[in-house]
Amino acid sequence: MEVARELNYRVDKNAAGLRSRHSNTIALLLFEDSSTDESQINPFFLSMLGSIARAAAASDYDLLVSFQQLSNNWQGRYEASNRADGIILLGYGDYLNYGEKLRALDEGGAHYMIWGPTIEQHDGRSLGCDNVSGGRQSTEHLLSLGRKRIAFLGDNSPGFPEFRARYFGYEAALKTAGIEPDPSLQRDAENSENAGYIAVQSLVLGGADFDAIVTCSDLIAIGALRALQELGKHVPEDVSLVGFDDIPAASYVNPGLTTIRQDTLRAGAMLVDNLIGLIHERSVASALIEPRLVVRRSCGGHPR
Amino acid sequence: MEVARELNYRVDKNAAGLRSRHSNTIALLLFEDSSTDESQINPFFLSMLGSIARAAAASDYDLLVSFQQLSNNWQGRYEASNRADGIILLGYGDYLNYGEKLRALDEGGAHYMIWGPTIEQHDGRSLGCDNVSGGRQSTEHLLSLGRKRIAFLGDNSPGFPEFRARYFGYEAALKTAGIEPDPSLQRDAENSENAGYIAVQSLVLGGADFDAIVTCSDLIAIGALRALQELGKHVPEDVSLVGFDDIPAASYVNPGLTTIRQDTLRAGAMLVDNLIGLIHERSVASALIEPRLVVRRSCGGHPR
DNA sequence: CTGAAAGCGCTTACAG
DNA sequence: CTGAAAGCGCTTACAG
Repeated sequence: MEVARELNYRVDKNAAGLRSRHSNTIALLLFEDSSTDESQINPFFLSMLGSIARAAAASDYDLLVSFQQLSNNWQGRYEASNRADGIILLGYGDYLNYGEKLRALDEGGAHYMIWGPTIEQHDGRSLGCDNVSGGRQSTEHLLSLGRKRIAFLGDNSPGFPEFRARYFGYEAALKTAGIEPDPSLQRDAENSENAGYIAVQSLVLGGADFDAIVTCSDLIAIGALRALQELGKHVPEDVSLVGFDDIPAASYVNPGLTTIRQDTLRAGAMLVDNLIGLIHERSVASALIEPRLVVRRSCGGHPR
Repeated sequence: MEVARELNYRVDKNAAGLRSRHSNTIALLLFEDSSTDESQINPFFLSMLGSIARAAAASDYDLLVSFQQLSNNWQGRYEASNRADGIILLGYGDYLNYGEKLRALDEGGAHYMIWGPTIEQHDGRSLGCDNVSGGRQSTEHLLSLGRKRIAFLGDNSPGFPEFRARYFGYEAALKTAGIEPDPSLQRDAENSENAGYIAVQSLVLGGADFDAIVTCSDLIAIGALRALQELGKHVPEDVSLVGFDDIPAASYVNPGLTTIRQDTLRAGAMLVDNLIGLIHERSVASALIEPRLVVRRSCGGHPR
């Protein structure tokens, strides 16, 4: 050992991996919407990246990071070639497209964890925040402030199960309050400022009557805020606004954005822990992480 | 080839790496200031991470990402163990501490690129933005708006060569305008909102007379902005403010932050290209990337 | 140009 | 419990 230290000996990773059949490496695949421009990575996933990197390091795993298009052919690239022992999939995007890819991973016997939607057939291999609860919390907050005509921005189609679950929470909160959801107050929006901006324009220019907006992400909310302000609507006086995620930008905009905070630190740690469990063939359960309301100034009523 | 395709054959990375003595992998080490809290990663480096990931993928290299403390023992972990063919080092932090680490890398024959300061002894292995030019540009912008008493926030000691270079640019611009830099208008600040906040408090509470501030980063500027506003100073009416980096938050704060934009897309691509050059024993030159002024509302004079 | 052999540096399974 | 041997799956250098 002393001599080894003197000679600065290091175990050759390739040789060790070849013999022992594992690499002690996790591959993190980030899927970007093809719509977003190159330089802009979703800040929420960036925050997840940080906590995943920390969690992997804590478990002595190396982390391979790669940005992908969902359409790319990435299924075999990592585990089949023994580059990584397991894969973490991060990204919105149409989950219907995932089906085929996940089947390919399954067939290859790959170990993987998906962040986001709870997928029935992939029990234990998905982890997400409780989106229904998040949608309910933001809606209840607006209701508690006396708002009644609450719009919803986010694509609630089956291809976007996370946004859809948030919509279900919104719907449930309204119904509990005796309010029937009004479809004319819903607008599809993907996760971008621009989508939020356009959705609000469509709402206002379409003559919709609303006093609050629940959004599916802070990015959408920030775009919505900009549109509202340009159209002469005051936030929160005329319209209350709630985001989702609590990305750093949420606290920088004016007024500060009330939002639903996702615990990325916990999420990253659980993704890594569960994946390592799967790698070691332990049985692992899917789980939901509870998000929580963070009150700033965009809804009024509460001081910062 | 057909059979291989049918059987979904993949080359085993470990075996290939063992035999051919290279891994086609780059390790990206991000150094965090011990001072910043866990969850908050410098947004500028996060943006670099994105462009490095893209550039590595474009050159068919895998990217290993790791967050480190500068004090950790990371020198041998990557290249000596054949995990990676080369290393990219990203981070502020006291570069005086780097010396020893870099020597260890050199002794091990490692290939590496450092982002940031130009280090004489490591020609070709460092790449940075032209910080002197950046500091000069922001100061000249303020001078052109009629500002005369321009404060400077950022640690300008030798341990922080990037901030120091920005200070030199500030100094040069002032002298060219016939103004002698006033040391009582300079405050050390590390790269954080909190440091900017405290520095402005110290300036104002110390009775300093200033009508503009040049900062070494957007994070510092955002903290400074908050302090100014809390102390009843209007930006830009009473005090003009310039940031550095152009992180996403710069456009979210109110007023939008005029800043010096670093071209992270180009920087990431050049870091990767130069590193691959070093790996292939090609000779590579150090370079400076020219930053450019982005005008928003925090200096006044110019409309958004 | 083609094809078989050597060997990269480990870890594990096995013989003593 | 200890120590020597086998072999992981490639790529390269070499023989034909």
